[in-house]
Parts: sequence; C-alpha cells; structure tokens
Amino acid sequence: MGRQPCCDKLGVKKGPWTTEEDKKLVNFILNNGQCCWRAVPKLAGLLRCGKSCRLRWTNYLRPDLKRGLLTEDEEQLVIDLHARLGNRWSKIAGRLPGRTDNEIKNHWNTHIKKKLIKMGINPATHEPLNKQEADTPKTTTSPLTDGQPESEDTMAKTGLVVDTSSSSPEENLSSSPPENCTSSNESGSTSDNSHEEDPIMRLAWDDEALLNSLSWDFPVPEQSYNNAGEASSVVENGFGWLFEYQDFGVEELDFGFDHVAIDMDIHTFLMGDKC
DNA sequence: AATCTGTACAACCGCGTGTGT
DNA sequence: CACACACGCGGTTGTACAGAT
Repeated sequence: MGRQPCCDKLGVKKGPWTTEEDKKLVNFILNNGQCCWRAVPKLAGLLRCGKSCRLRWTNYLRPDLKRGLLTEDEEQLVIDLHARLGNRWSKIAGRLPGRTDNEIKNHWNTHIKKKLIKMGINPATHEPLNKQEADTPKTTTSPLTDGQPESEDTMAKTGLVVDTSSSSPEENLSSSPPENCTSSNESGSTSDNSHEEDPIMRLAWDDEALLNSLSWDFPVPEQSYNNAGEASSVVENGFGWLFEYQDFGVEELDFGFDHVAIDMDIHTFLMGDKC
C-alpha cells in the first residue's frame, strides 16, 4: 500500500528532545488531551513528527510513569509473562502499571536476558539451556550454570520457574517457543486452559475491559491496582514528578494551571480524552 | 590522565492492523 | 472491495555514561 512516511522529512527534527520541546508537548497534552498525534506537533508548535511526540509522551513524559529500575517483583512478573506471552512487550507492560513497553524491552535485553542465561535458562524458550544440547536430564551442572548450581532452586524459590513437568506441552504455553503463541493467543485459542488455573495467566488472559483499564490510554496511577483504601491524589502519585523533576527545569515550567487545574485535567482524561 | 570497552536507555524505523471513505 | 491514513508494536540503532585498562 503506497504508504507515506509518517512525516515530511523536511523540517522535522530528530534526535534527543530538548527541555523546551518537552515543555511544549506536556503543556499541550495536559491542556488538550492525547489524540490525533499527527496534529499534535503542529498544534503544540513542535518541529517533530506525531510519531515522535507519541513516543516521547508514552515513554518518558507521561506523568504516571514509575522511574528507576524494575523491582524484583516486577522483574519476576516480566519473566513469567514473557514465558507465556513472548516478546509482546506492550501486553507485558500492560500488567506493570507505570512501566512502558520500551522500558521493559530494554530491561529485558540488558538485564533479564543475561540473568536468565547465567541461571542456565534460555531466555527465548524459558527452558534450561542444557536441555537443548541433550534431551536426557542432566544431573551435573552445566558450564553455563557455573557458580549458580542452585539455579533451578532459585527459580523455584522465587517463583520464576515455569513448570515444565506438571503439564503437557499443549497445556503449557511456555513449553513451546513464545513466538509460537502469538497467533493462538490473539485468536483466543480455546484448547489452552492454563490461564484459568494460573493467576498470572488469568491476569494475562483476562477480559479486555481489565486490559483496557491497565492500558496506557491514561490510567490512574497506582489506583488501578491499589486496593489499600482511599485512592491517593493524582497530583501526589502521578504528576508529582513534574514538580520535582530537576532536569526538567520545572521551576521555569509554566503549565498555566495550578494543582487543582491539573486534577481537573486528569479527570478530563479519565472521562474520555477528546480533542 | 587518556583511551578503550561495555552497558543502559532514549529514540528511530518499518511493518501490521484497524478504521474511514 | 480497494484504498488511504493513522496508530501502535517490536526490532534495531545511536549515544551518553561508567568502569576497566
């Protein structure tokens, strides 16, 4: 399909975003909501393509983002979800509020992958590495697990291990390469009931309503998964960083509204982000 | 102190998909 | 039904920074 580039190459800036650009984008999104990305750069006065604006917003500027490294719990969840969903980072990210697919993907490639290999687990299949060399179960430690003889114990202890013994290949998505589950998952293949037993899978397979509630359209930070009584202020949990983030030069930021106004904007988002 | 190497992460690119005409 | 368009996703690249030599 004679597809056009997402933006004119002429006059479109690329590369790292400046503070000034960030300000403009945040200002615009907070005041107008996120939609029509193609129109955003023009309306916000940016020399970027809409795609770049969307990426910058979703991966970096979104106020509900958690910052910093993934916690142990989050890492475990990522590993478990990856074992079942494969490289579907956006789906995985949907289960980790405040994390982006890009962030998770990067963390996977730089940290988790190596960690798994070190533990003797094939990050692609989530099966023991030595299992691929020889089908016969090995009792000795493989070279890859040197220094980590307790790798499987560790996995079991931390709940990371994907049980390859308790279910048949047909029943266990993880027993086949994750890539293979793409179509069957999307098409809602019915032969797999593992998600009904497994809490994680139940999460991953839950109805679209839940999925949407956790998606990045504009989730309420923390609240979507925080059951601890009253919901904390959006400003505190979500937008606080905007007022603290030093590199952003927030002191100079003029969003044109106070905290109350921000709260109202959030509600506007939540009620349906319309242009 | 200078240079090299590895790591982490932001950003880009191309493709697939959904939707409107 | 075919086409055009916009958006979102996953893979890949570029670059700044940290640690090693």
